[in-house]
Amino acid sequence: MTYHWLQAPASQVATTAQTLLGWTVSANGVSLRLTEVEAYAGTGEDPASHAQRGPTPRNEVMFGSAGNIYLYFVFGMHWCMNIVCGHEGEAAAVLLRAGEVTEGIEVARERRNHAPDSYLARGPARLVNALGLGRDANGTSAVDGSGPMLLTPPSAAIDPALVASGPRVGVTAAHDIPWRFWLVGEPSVSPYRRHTPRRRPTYTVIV
DNA sequence: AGGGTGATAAACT
DNA sequence: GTTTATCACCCTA
Repeated sequence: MTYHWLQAPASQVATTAQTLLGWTVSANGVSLRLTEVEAYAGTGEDPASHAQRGPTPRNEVMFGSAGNIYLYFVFGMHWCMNIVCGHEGEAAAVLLRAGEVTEGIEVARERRNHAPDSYLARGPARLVNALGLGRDANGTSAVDGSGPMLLTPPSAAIDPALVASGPRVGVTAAHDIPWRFWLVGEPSVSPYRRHTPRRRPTYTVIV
């Protein structure tokens, strides 16, 4: 299965991101309905994008086929997942930030150490955790059934009036670009936090 | 409700 | 050597 809208040009990734709201992702016995996403554009187009400076070993998946999964490792312990968008050779992706668990909630609770239900997939790393995904899934397809995850459409179209937007979470660059999209009123949507610059550890030499 | 902080590793300058 | 598309936990209210 291919979804033509996923292959819209990288410059339209914000629209693609909004389209993904309400879709279901299923992997390893857990399904969840996407409630919050963020768009990231390609080389030279988006200072906050991993692809801003061109291809590297980490981001090469972003330049591949739309519908593939780009997983990256952050802060030494977390995985975050994107759906690759745009034409082959362009880099654009949608970060999956939050979802509502619709199937396999017992499995998800187990994987998430029995956190409250609204926290099972609230935040990109928690979402990946709930789905039981990791390094192995990087570069696999989320649309043709050949990989561990499958993306499926909602039964009814999402009401555009329920879609809100704002600045992306945790990014230091491009605060003025409102490319975070979420469904209004969903308990699983992570609250916006301004990026707090981490005070780097300083040491005073005691004489 | 919200702010501060430690954990911990790869990518990048 | 510095930064990072985060989370859990602990603190003050």
